[in-house]
Amino acid sequence: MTERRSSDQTRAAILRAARQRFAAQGYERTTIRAVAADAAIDPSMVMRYFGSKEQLFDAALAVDLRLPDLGAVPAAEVPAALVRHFVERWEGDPADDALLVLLRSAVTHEQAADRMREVFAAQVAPALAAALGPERAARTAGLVSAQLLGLALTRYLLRLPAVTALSPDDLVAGLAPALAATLAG
Amino acid sequence: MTERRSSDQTRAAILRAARQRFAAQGYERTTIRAVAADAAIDPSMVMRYFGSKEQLFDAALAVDLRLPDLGAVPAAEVPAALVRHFVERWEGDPADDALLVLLRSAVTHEQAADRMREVFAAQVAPALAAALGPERAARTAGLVSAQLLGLALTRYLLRLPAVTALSPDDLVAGLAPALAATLAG
DNA sequence: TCCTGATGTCAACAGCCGTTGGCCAACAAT
DNA sequence: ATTGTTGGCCAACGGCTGTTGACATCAGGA
Repeated sequence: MTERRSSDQTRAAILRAARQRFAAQGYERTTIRAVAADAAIDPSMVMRYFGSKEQLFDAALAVDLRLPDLGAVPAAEVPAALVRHFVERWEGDPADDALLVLLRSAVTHEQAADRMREVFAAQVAPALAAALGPERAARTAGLVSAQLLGLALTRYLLRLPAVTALSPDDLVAGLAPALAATLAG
Repeated sequence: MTERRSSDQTRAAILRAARQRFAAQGYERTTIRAVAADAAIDPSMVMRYFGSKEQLFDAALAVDLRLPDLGAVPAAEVPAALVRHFVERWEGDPADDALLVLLRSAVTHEQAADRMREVFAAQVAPALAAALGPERAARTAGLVSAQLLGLALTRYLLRLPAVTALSPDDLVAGLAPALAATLAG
C-alpha cells in the first residue's frame, strides 16, 4: 500500500466535475476540456484516469436511489412516503447530481437509457414489490414510475412554472392521492 | 406569382428530414450534413433556406397539440378524455414527430425548453382552464402536466419495459383515476 | 440577344473535439 | 547513483462541424 493520496483525489475531482457538467449540459455538450478545466488539470489526465469520454460518462452514471424499505410502512401511507422521499432526494443535496445526470442524458443517449432501465429493474421494481406484493407491483410499477419521473422532468429539467411554483408539501398533497389511485386501480 | 414550386418542395423536404433527425437524435447529434443527405440536397441549401442550424431547429419546433375542447365533456370524464387524447396523439401518426422533437430536445436545449413552456402556457393551461374553471386549473395544471409528460417520457423516450408493456387501454384505466384524484385534491 | 434572378453544386475555411505520445519533475527502491 | 514509477503538462493529429463564397445551370423578361 503506497501513498495513493494524490491519485485518488484527482480522480475524485474529475468525477465530481464531470457529474456537474453532465448534469447541467448533457453528454454531447460537455467536453473533456471543460471537465479538465473545472478539475484544474490537463485534458489528457482525464483520458489516463478514465480511458475515454464514454467510460467517464459510465462512471458518472452510478446511481443509488437509496429507496427506503417500503415494507415497513403501512400500505395506506406508501404513496405519500414515496413522493416525499423522492422530492427530498431531488430537492436535497445539490452536489448529488447523479440522478440529474442519469435523467438528462437518458433522453438522448442510449447508453444512459440502458442504465436507467437497469436502475429501475434493480432498485425501483423490488422496492415496490416489497411494499405492494409482487402481482400488484408488476401491474402498477410502470405507471408509478411515470408519475414520479414526470415530476422530476417538469420540475427540474423543463422547469415548468406551474410545477416549480409548488412547494414540496403541495407536491406530496397533490401526487400522493394520484399514486394511491393507480395502486388501487 | 412566379413558379415557386421547387423552392417550396425542397423547403418542406428539409423540414421533414430535420424533424425526423431531431426527434431521433436530439439537437446536438443531428448534423446539417445528415439532414441535407436525407433531403437529397447540398448542405449549403439548408443554410440558404433556414439561415442557420438554430433557425432550422426553431422551425422544427412548431407544435400544435390539437387539444380537444374540454369544456364540452362532462367533468367526470375529463381525466379519461385527457389521457386518451394524449396517448392517441403519441401513438398515432409516426410521421408527426414534432412533439417528440420538442420533448427530447427540451431536456438538453434551453431554447427548446422555452418553447415547451410557451406551448404549455398557450395550449395546455387554457384547455384545462376551460374544463375545470380558472382556480382549480391554476392549482392542478402543473401536476396534471407532470403526469402526462411522465407517461411520454417513460414510454416513448426511456422506453421502460414496465410502461411499454401496457396497452393504450391499460394506460387510460391506470392514469385516469390518478388524474381525477389530483383534480379533486 | 442579353440579362437577371432563382435554384443548386462544389470546395474550402476555421474552429472545436476526442485522443495520442512524448517529455518532465519528484520520489522510492535498488 | 541509478533506476523505475507515479502524477502531471504540452503540443499536436485527424476528424467532424457549421458556415461561406465562388461557380454552374437554366428559365423567362427586356
